[in-house]
Amino acid sequence: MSSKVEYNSKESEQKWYSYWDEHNFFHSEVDEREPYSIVIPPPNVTGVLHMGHMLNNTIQDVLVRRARLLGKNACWVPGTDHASIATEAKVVAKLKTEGISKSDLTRDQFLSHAWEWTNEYGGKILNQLKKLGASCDWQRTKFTLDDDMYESVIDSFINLYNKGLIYRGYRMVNWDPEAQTTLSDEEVIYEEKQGKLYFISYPLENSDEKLTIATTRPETIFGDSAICINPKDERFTHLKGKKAIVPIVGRIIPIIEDEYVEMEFGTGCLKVTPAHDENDKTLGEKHKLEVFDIFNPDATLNSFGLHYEGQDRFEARKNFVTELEEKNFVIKVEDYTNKVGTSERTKAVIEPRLSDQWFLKMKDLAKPAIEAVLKSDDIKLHPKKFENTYRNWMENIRDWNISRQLWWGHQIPAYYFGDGEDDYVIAKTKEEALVKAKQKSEKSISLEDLKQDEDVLDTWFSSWLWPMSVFDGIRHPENEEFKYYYPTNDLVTGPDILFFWVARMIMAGYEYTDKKPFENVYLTGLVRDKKRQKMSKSLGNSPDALELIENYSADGVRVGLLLSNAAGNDLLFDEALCQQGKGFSNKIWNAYRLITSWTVDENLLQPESSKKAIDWYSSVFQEKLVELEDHYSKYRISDALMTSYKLVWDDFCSWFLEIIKPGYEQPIDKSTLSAAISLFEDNLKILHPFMPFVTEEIWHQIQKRKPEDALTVSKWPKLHSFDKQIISEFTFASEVISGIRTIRKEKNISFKNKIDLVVINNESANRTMDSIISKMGNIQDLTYSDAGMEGSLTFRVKSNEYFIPVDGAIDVEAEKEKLKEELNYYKGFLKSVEKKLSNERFVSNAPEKVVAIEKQKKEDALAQIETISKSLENL
RNA sequence: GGGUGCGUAGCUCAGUUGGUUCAGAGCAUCUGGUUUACACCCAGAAGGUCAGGGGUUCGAAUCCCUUCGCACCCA
Repeated sequence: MSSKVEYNSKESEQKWYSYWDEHNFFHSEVDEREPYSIVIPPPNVTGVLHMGHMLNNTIQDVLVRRARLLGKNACWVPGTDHASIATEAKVVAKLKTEGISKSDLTRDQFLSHAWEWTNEYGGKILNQLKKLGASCDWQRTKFTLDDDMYESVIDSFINLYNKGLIYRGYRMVNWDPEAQTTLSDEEVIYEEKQGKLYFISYPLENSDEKLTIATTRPETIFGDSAICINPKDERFTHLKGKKAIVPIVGRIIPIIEDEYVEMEFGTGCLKVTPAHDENDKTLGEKHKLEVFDIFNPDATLNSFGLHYEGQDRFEARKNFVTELEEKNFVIKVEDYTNKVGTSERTKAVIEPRLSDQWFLKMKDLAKPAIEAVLKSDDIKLHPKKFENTYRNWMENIRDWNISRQLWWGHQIPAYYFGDGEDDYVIAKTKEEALVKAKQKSEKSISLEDLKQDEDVLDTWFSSWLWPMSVFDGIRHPENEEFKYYYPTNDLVTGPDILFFWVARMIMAGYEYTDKKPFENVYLTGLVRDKKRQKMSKSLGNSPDALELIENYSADGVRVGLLLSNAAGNDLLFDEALCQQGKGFSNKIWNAYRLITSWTVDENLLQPESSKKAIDWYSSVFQEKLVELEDHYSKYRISDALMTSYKLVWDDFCSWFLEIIKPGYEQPIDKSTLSAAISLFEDNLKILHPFMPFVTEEIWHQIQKRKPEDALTVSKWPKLHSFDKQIISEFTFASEVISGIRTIRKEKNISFKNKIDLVVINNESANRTMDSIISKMGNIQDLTYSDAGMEGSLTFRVKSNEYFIPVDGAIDVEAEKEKLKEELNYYKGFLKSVEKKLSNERFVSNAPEKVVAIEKQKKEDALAQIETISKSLENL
């Protein structure tokens, strides 16, 4: 035999991935078969594979490979997104190390650096996915900045603008001063931070009186335009209509009244800074206050900050407080914990800022998306529990700020031709814009007068089109591919981007096609370490994905990741699971080695035990196939894996192979071997989605096969009716064998010594499994009898009694003890059943079936008590 | 502050609309075993007042209330 003791994963992973690739098995074209399509959640183009990707793509691969085996036209579209902020930040950082500042570059110069970077690192992650075994259709690989994808995004912007869904607004946005761009609400992470609450005294105009306000951000005092009190607050009625003087600044500001002010919080006097707080802005508009924007884009103070101009906000806060203290404006300072918004990407503290931004109206877009997930069940979330989270967000949806003050991305197709608020047009090209601008302004304008919006669109504004745009469905909705592959079937992603991405894709899908973009959404858990911390590069707790594959093989890592991952539950990652996965592939490998090590004797008759074992395993396999079907239909991938794992390891290896295994260096009969191989091949098929490499390797070692007969494109085993009787007979027999083993262990009877077995068949059990009992129990003579035997060890399965005659003395007392214990158990059990049955309310209220079961239990218990008592007497 | 989910064996989790022989699995643990495919193995055992309390019911891990603890989402 050429097969090695240990399976060489590295060799076969490389070999089979190229083989599949070479024969184009993963490529899909429109044909008459039923399509099965998945679009990959596009990772960041310059990203590297991490645990989350591995989990999520393993699940997708399992689904796709199974669909392929089921004979569907499986199409898994891979690709990457441009990750505007993340990539731009990386490029800026890289340029910095070269002594280049972004502000020194033109847009085009910067973009060529960004493309250089993208071309260098781009797609790396896709190659890493190949190592994992991902069966993507690589010929369809997409990137959100590909020309066709770019055009789709621009077309969609124009389309939505023309529908009146996109508008320009002067709004309070989340400003990331480090990246110098706005962020959507979803990109802001609120963190609890220890801060201080400063109580500051404001003098009143023409009076010696003072009032006190409380603020966490004293540096915004430069932007104060009013003091607000609650009209119901009797402490301050005398302040009505008066004016206060802003400390240091000297600005005279009105004291206004509004019920918005909480009387209990702070001092009951609120300073109003409309440019730097959302609520203050609302107050400002209501009371027509002046707006003083005191910050530069990098969150340093501008000229409103007086002698603090140019200082960073936090530095200015410190210095300004010192000055206020020196000049006796500070009453007291308290410790205060508040939630501070920080940027998901740069971790910088978010600065609320007023600026012109593009917004997408969400309310109407949300309607069909709510309907589809929560009412019609057109789209199903797995697990279902995420529906509540989804509802919560969708029903309180706010308009989406889609502009980003960045260069890397899809530049907004707005062209300005003047300084007025409304002096712009939306157009696909500058030339088109010129025509529109002339019309709108009714003036003569030249191309040079037009200036395109500097900003790009939020990355999610391109990925929300992904299931459509990868099939060119935005630009050419009538194309064959789009009509065939869309709607896609399943989407697999993490719950952390349920709103960022999933919900928005659903909205886009209905808006553009009136159809769902996918039918099922499988939300995986987040991968955490053993301490329940989320795995991330910054924490340094994430193992290197490729190193894991190196150590445990791709199959091992896939199995390891799936093993303990119920849908939606976080996965506590432990390398030991990969070890378990590797162990499993080794087990399969050795089962293969065993089978192929046997030599056939053509004249040998098939032993009865082998025949029974084949019948039994064929039935068990069918039973498990039904179970698998059920697990898959509910997206319980880890359960499907566990079912397969136990079927192959326990039923096939530990039972079936042990039963049919010929004696040492003995040959096997032909029909048993060929049945064993065929059953083994069925095993390989159901294992293939989980462990594509080792199964394909063995598949080809079993016999030489043509490319079109490769496992990856073979057929999933067919469901057919099966013999349930034989399964329960086998289960009974296995309990008998287990009883024999227990006796052997207790009494130190080596397995090599043959023993006799005598049965009192009180159960009238079928004797068809006797050959298996004899073989697995290493029984010399198996005989039936009506009476017990003296000088025997005994055990019982249901009410059947088994005797193993042994030489020498039997510890009668110990045997008695054992029987008494059993007797007590059944007596107690009988008592509880009788109690139930004597309860009239139970008998009259419980369903007939349940009562019948209880009666049956009583009968069984009585029978047990009788046989045990008899045995006791015999002793 | 508002919302959602969770708490079952040492660990990670199943447990379908309340009802079959005193709650299951995998891993870990313990005991025994190896010249016979695999010690990445085989056979077996132990381990749980289903977070605490109360209620509904003939019957509750499952439904309701409440307390405690944890996680996530939103503001």
